[in-house]
Amino acid sequence: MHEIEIPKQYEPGAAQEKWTQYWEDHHLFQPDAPPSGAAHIAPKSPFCIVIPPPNVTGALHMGHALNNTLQDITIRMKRMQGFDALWVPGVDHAGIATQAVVERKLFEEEKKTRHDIGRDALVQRIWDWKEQYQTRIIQQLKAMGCSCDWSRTRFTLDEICAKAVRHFFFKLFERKLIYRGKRLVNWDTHLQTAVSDDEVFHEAVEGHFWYIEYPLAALPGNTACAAQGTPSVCVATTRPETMLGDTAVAVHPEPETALNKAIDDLQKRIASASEKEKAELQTELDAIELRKTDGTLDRLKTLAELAKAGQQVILPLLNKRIPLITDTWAKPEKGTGCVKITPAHDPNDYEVGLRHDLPMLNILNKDGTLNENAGQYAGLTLKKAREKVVADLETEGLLVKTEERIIELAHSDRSKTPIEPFLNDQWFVQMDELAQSAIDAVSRVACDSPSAAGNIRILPERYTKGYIDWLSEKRDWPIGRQLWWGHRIPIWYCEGASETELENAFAGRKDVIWQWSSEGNAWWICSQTEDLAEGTIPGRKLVQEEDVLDTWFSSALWPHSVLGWPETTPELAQYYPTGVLITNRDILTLWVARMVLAGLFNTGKKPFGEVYIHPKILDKYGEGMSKSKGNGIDPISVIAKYGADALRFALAYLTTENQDIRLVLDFECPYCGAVCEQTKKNRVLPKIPCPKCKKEFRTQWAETPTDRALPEGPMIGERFEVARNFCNKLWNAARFVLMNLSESDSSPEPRPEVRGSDTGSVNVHLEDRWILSRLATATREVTQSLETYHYAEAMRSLYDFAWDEFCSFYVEIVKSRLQDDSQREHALAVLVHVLSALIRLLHPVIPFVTEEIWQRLMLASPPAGRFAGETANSIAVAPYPTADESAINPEVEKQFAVFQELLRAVRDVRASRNVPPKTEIAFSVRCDEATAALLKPMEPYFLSMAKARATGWGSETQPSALFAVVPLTGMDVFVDISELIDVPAEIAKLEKEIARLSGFIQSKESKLASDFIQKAPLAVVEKERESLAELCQQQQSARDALERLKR
RNA sequence: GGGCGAUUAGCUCAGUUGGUUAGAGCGUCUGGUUUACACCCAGAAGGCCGAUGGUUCGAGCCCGUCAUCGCCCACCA
Repeated sequence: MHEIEIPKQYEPGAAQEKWTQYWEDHHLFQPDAPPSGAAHIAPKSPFCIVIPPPNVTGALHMGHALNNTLQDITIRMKRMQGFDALWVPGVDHAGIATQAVVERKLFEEEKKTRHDIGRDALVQRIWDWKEQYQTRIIQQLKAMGCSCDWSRTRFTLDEICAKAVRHFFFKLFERKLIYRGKRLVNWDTHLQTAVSDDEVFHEAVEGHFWYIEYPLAALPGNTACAAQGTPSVCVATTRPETMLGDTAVAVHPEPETALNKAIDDLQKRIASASEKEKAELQTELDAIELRKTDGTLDRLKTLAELAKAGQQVILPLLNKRIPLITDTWAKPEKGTGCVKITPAHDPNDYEVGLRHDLPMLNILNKDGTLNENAGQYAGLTLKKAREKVVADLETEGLLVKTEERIIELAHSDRSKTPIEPFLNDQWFVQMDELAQSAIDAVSRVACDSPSAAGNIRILPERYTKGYIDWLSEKRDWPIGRQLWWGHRIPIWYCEGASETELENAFAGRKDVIWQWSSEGNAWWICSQTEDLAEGTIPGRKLVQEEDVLDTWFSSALWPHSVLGWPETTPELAQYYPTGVLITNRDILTLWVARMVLAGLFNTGKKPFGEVYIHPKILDKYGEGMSKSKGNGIDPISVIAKYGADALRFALAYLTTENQDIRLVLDFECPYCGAVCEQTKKNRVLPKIPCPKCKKEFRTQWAETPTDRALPEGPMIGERFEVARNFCNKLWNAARFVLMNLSESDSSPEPRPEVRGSDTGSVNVHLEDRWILSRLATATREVTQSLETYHYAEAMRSLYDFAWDEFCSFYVEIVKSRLQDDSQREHALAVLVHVLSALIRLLHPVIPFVTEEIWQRLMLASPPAGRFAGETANSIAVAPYPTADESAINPEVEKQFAVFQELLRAVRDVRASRNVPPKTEIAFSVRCDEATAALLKPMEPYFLSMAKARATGWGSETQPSALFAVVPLTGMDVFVDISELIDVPAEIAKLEKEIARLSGFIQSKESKLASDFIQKAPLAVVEKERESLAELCQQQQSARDALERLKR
């Protein structure tokens, strides 16, 4: 027997490094490279996952850790189940986000803007950034144990993706689904680009509500109006500077009707509102009703008439005449009842402008200063212009009043600066048909009929509604971004050429198509693959569109582009459509919906069969993690402290169906080990002083060299600790088995094969059949849970089986058998069998520790690694266990439960009577003969597990007064504590027990005396009767014992 | 304004189609180095399942209302 060289504690660091390298060296995750000696494996069904490509803006955080853990669990399970499993990794160029990060850095460090260094230089810097973070991200994924095929790592801007983007664009253009037009866009004046609605967030800021008078213009032939008491129109606005772009003032055409309707609606709402809301609504209602009597309504009616008669108003400051119009957008119940119309700078006004054919007067330059249309205000920033406009209005006496007001102001998610609505040329994809195809491709919850069987399932199902609702709006997709980082739109403008010139220049080419622009001033030429040179058309100049495509345009193609589309690659044929997409909920529309429509459009097939939406990671305050809040956590710091397996297990364990994941994390002082609570204040700091030893340690935000030199305070969290402990528990169970194997004869004789259904052999004990039955049940549960993305349930099954059943019972029981030479080999065989299955079930979740155990197990017991004649040289490609249904035996489980109950009762007597741990006690059991026969063989286990010697079994068993009595289901336990008995204490215990039982008996008796027996199902009634009888029996036993003690 | 989710032990969370006396981990308390594991073992205490009304023989679970918290979407002159 040699020394045991297995450490008592699992050391994750070394194992992680070793097995990451091993897996890579053996190409285990590269499906087209046959694993050594596996060339003759039959063709397998494909199963592919494409990673939601993380943005190269920065390193991965806990949200990514969760996302990738779940993907890895699924793909590893599929691989072990014999699928041709492929997980494609990659990163996203994340257009605006990445450019914004790099531009911000450029400004912070060098005080330069992108215009200072130019397009090429900026793009180069972004590439450098991308290289740095892609490397970092891949490192992080590898550290987490992700089993991606790294040889296929894609980037949304690489050649393969670029080709797909060009083909997609070309195809859309060819079908006339792409157009360009002037649209009001969300303009980010800082980044100087349009951003989509989805890249905008609203934030409450303090602002003002200004009331401004617009004098009525004298109308030829109708000079009477001024005399009627309406010399001016008053409007209210939160953005007075936009008045410079006003091209009308509007009033409702039927002010009275509209006002009454508003009052009506409000009354209806009051009727159904809660008490608290009622008061507020009533105040609102009163204010509106007042308008009917205080002259407001009359004035609006007059103005409506004037508007219909062609009245004009004078736009103050610029002294321009603009029309007074009637439009239902002007609500009589709001503001002053009249509204200024600025079509080029307000989405609603834009609609009004279209309806009334108003001029769209743009007053803004792209950098957020005012242009020449703003007259004397040109060149000012919006902020300055606002101040001056307000001051000037005041001077002219046109500012009626000013109110304080909280305004929900739109901000750019990327630059965090306010958004300006801005009229700009924009490329769009027409969405109606595409959106409909993506709607039709999912199974609706309500009509999940067999006809929809081939459709995409979104899980949990409740997310389906959001997906469909969003698509149903069918809003056209603005795809142009005024950026330098991204796929450039493959359109070339050509002015002045005739169609014949184009036909000649591109004769015989199918990869170039053109349209006459909707603005009627140039040709739009779209090229599918080649960038067109300036002089392609003799005598004409081709100019490429400056804009790049929205990031989501390339991400939409991800599932088929990474597999080589538009080429018909073998990969595409084999792995597309992919199996499942695992992602988070905020990109269900932006990304998932677009992947579906793009996939259908390009390939005619849905990109994936299922979409699983996982929970969101929140911090201890229940807030989402984000870089700006500083509460994001680098998974590497958790891995360093607890190991990758612990990280993964903890996250999977928390992944329930409808609850977000709150991670409570704190710092650990690297000097004294004290817990330093993470607070909203200190979580953004580069270094923190320990509250106990006062020394400073660094955090993940440390940047300066001095801060970086400090030791890092790791993040600690209870959930990770629990998971780490679990890994260690598994490690030690394996250590126990391995130690016993090494002490054993290392004869090449294979151990007897273990079969759960094998009941004949004398070597097969109750506990063997029990653990095999439990293993089969656990296997079934885990597999089923994982296949339906119920990760937490799977983890619970695994945790409970491994700890409470395998370790606490089976391993403990088997210890005494291992000492008996006649039983040893068989017991070891069962141990190895169960351990092997257990680590294979766990491998998808905790790959490193299970591989470490696996490799050791193969050395100690080579047959353990052999399946159907094949040797699996890694657990990653060993077969995933299938439930041995024949082993599932409820009767055995019930019998074993009796043993457990009895053992627990004996242990309880020991603990509660303070029996010294080393003292052996005796006990006897009164039970029926069948139970006695069952339990008698287990006598040694009571001795080894509870230091209790059984002295008698059966119906004749009688206690003496010096015994502790515990009534159980169908039996009474008598524990001999004559040495230690405390009679009054025993009496008290028994009386308490009798009282407790009385309570139950009473409630059951009254239940059985009620309607219950007529209405409840017979089986339930019968069960209640039995249970009552049982309780009475137990109570009687307790009474008898009490009698004896009192005698 | 529309939608979604949550509320269960001191803390963090489970709880399958309604069916005995509601579970786990952490923390707390008691006792332990028993031939893997103190990152451990044995045991205990601890809950009016947010409030209220209903359906039912029976509700943590189903339905109505309310309260509190969180998230998403839309809108706000």
